Amino acid sequence: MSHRYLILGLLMEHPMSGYDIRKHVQTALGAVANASYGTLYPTLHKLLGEGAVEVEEIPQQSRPAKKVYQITGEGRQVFLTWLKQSPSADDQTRREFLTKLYLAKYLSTDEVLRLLSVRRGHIEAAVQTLAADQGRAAEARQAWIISYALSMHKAELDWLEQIEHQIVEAS
Amino acid sequence: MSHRYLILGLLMEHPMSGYDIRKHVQTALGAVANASYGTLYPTLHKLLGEGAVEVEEIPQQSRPAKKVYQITGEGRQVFLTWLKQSPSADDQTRREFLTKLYLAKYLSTDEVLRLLSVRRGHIEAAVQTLAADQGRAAEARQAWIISYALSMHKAELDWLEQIEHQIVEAS
DNA sequence: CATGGCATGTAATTTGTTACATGATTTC
DNA sequence: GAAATCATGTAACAAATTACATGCCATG
Repeated sequence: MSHRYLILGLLMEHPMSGYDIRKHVQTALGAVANASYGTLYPTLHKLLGEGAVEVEEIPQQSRPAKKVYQITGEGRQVFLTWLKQSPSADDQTRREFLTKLYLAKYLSTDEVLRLLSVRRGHIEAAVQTLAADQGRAAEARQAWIISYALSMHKAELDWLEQIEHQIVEAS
Repeated sequence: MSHRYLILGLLMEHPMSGYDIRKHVQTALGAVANASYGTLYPTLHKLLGEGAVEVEEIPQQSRPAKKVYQITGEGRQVFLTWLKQSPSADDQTRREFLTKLYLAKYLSTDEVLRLLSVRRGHIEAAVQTLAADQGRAAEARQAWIISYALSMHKAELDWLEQIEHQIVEAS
C-alpha cells in the first residue's frame, strides 16, 4: 500500500475522514492516482493498528458516525522518513493501449488507426478536463500535478500524430 | 493478469518457452512493461489449463526440460477478441515521485530540489538506454514503443526544468 | 421520484512482487 | 574464479479492484 503514505501526507495538514480523503485524492491527484474505498478503509484501519493515526468518532443523526482520523507523532515520523527517501526509479505503468499497439500486426490498418484514434479521444478528453482544472488549482503543488499530466498528454498527442503518419504512409 | 494477452500475442508469432517470453518482453517492451517469472509461469500454467496454449517438453541434459508453449486455435480466438476491443481509458500509473512532489511542503527547498534532480537522473539514464536501443530496433512496432517512451521522458525533462525554475524563483 | 452526495464498511478475487530453491555451462 | 546465461518453478506476501451491503438527505 503506497496509499499508506499518501494518506499520512494528507493527514499531516489536518484531520480527515476516509470520505474526505477520497474526495481530496480524486480532485487534487485524480490525474495520477486513485483511491477506492476498498483500499482506503482497510489501510486506515491498519494505520490505526500501527498507531500512526488516531480516530475520533463524531456521531451524526441518520448517517454512520463520521470517523475523523488524525495523524500521531509516530505517524508523522513514519511519513517524513518515507518522504525524505529517494523514490525508486521505476514507475508502475501499464498501458493496455501500448500492448495492443505492439501486437498490432494482427490488426488491419483500419483497425490500428481506430485504436490510435480511440486513444487520441481518451487523451483529448483528459486534456479538456485538466485544462479546466488548471484554472481552479489553488495551490502550486496541485498545479504541478496538473501540468505534469498535461505535459505527458500533449507529448502523447504529438507522438500519436507521428505514428499515424507512419502508418498511413506505409499502407 | 493483463500479461495473459501479452503472452498470447507473443505466442501468435511462434512457440516459445517461458524463459524466451521473458527475454522478449524485457528487450522489446522493457520500457513500458515487465514480466517476472513469478507472474509468467503461473500465467502460463493457467493458460494451459484453459486450453489457450499447449506445451511440448524438450528434454535437455543438465538443465530442466525446456517447455515450449504453443498457442491453440482457441487461444488465438481469445487473443484476437481482446485485441479488437478498444482499450480502457485509464492507464495504471503510479509514480512514487509525483506523490512525493505533491507532499513536498514538508520538505525543505533543498530537499525538493534534490527530489527533482534524482528524478531527472533516473529519466536521463532511461533516455540513454532507450536511445541506444532505438538504433537496434529491427521492427517498426518495437521502434514505436521506444519512441513512445522517449517522447514521454523528454516531455518530463522539460516539465522538470519548468518546475525547478518555479521553485528556485519562489525561494 | 431519481440522481448524486454523504458515510461507513466487508469479502472475494485478481494481480503482481520478492525471495527462495536448484544447478550446469559459458564467458570474461 | 566470478558473473552471466540458461531454465524451471513455488510460497509468502502485498496491493488493489470490484461488487456487495446499508440508508438518509438534498437537489433538480
